Amino acid sequence: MSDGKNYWLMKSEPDEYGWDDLIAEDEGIWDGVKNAQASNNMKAMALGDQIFFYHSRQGLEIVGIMEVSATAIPDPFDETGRWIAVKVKPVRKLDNAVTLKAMKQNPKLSDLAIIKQTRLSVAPVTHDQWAEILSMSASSQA
DNA sequence: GCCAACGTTGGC
DNA sequence: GCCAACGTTGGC
Repeated sequence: MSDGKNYWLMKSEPDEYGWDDLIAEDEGIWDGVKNAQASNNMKAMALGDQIFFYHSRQGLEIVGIMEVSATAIPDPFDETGRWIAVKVKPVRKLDNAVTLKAMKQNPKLSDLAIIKQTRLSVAPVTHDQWAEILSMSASSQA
């Protein structure tokens, strides 16, 4: 309906499935999400929506951008039929990964869902937050 | 329908 | 590896 894209952030432990794994596959399926809130966020995704790929547990940083290539498909590993998955394709790696630490220090990102609710693995990102994080990734911030 | 117990996630 | 936060489960 709306012509504007929506923005999201999804977490994965790089040990389990990291950015390099997505690159290797070229298209990845984002399954195994068994949390009502995260699942609802995935259901709200539209084709072409942009997603930050965040490495949790290890790295603790946004490493790249991907986009939705298939929406709300049944999770192939879920026997209950309750949960859905989406497919994603890599768009590009960020010039500089944006760390959780840096995001926490940025007052413009104080409302970021992953800061307020640590354990939410699929979270919406506002347009302003998206633009702010992109600008952080463009400036060298070691 | 409530709430204690338990399991999982993820930052530190 | 630890523990806090939070979701889910199950007994009542």
